Amino acid sequence: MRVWPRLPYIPTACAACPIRSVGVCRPFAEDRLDIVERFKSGDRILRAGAHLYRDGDNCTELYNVLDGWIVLYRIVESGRRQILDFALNGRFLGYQADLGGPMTHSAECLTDTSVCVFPRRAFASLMNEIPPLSLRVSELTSMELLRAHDQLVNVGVRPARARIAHLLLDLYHRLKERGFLEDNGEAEIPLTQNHIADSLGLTNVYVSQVLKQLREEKRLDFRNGRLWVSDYETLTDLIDFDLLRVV
Amino acid sequence: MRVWPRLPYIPTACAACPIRSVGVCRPFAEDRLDIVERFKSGDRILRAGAHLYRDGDNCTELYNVLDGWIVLYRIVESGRRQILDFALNGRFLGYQADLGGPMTHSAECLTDTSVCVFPRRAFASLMNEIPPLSLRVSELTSMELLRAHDQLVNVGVRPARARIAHLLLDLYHRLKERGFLEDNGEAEIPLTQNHIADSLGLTNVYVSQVLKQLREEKRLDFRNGRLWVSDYETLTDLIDFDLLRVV
DNA sequence: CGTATCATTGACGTCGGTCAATTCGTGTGG
DNA sequence: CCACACGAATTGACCGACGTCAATGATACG
Repeated sequence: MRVWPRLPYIPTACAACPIRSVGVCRPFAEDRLDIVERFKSGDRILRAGAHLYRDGDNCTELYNVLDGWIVLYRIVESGRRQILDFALNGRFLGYQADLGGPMTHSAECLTDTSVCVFPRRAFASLMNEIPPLSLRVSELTSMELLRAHDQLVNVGVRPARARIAHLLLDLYHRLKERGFLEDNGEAEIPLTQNHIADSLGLTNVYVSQVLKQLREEKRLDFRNGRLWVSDYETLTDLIDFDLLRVV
Repeated sequence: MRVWPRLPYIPTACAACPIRSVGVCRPFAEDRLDIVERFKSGDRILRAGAHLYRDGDNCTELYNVLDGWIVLYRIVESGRRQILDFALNGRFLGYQADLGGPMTHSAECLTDTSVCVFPRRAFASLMNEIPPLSLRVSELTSMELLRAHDQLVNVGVRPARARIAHLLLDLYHRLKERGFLEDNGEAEIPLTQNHIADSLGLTNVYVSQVLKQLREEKRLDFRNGRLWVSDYETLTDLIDFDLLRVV
């Protein structure tokens, strides 16, 4: 497992939480944060390669991603893996309709990662006590649904080139929105070609070939976990529509 | 457009609502249904082929599907269509994170359909007034998310045969759960082979060939909108895992 | 160094797409 | 009742995007 150099965010108090304005806690006003601080179980740092939870687990927690990359995936009996999404900071992980039931996918850290942990059992009642929180959860969930639909469209109807371009540009855009681009405009994306393949229903071999094409055409250059993008305008023929609706 | 013979459900009062126990209104006790009745805009019957809303619309309503089949899809610039899901009775349609924003997919009736209509603008505040309603919405949304993930896995990692078998068995199972199977155990499924193809990222031609195979092997027989299924046990090698988590 | 992971490259094979013709089924109108 | 239209399904010939297999490099780590 390659180790990515960036150090994870060090957890602090809710008042200084870096994702308060974008995460599930947005409904809590400054002077109501004590509710959250009493409720939360604490913060945690995980190393790259660690799992937050696995498909089938009876997970007892919920997670706010403070920093790091997490891959959500499922493995079918044939052994093939389908990556469902890549979670970045601000994502609320582990919520599902049946809070008592087993997880329906796995979540593995791609980088060192820090999360804020909520206890799972009490969460439904907290939602009932604090209506804006439920509202926020349903907002976030439907944003995830939108992302899932985007991915489904990508995998379902687009040829390999466009799929790859879409995935990379989506990630690029999300990092840009967060101000995570580097000074030279490149993006650090800690994925292997295998991740791209498993995300898009392709093979690593073919991904390698397509990436080489795109590189030679000077449109995208993804290598060693860094993405260089020529220009949105130049890429409009690659990506046949407007992606990038949810960050 | 082929017209499907079944007559749509005729709307009645909330107390007699056929989907109360499974839909978004589940949190409302018998004696609180007046809240919903004051809130709802009314019921509506749509003919097969009609659209509930289209991608990009600034829709002003939300819909509870009382009866009928509705296909949710998106069309990309290349002209190809990706079907996201088939909605049956009980489904709550139109909710998304940005209730003021444009719809992110289209919804077209496959059969004559009846829906219960909510006004869109006031819905967020109703959710805030009635915490269990928000909770219910987030439950339903995450069930949709689970379905989207299932579909993504299906399209991403399975060969055509298994995709088709999965889709049909999923539909079969959903109808069975609802008690919609016919006396002989067959299921009425108002899809064309084109729908199947657009749902799975295949072509109608290839779907036709695979259906023929399955028919000759006496495992599935889907023809003229009716599905006959040999037996779950016999099909376990077709469907390489446990589907059927959300109805 | 030896090992492991990741990426690259080439030869070859196939699953599923494209194109086009034909058939089938059903509803419609004379 | 037949002729026709139209969408849906079927079939066959052909093809290409993408997968499989296998060998080789590159890079990092203990």
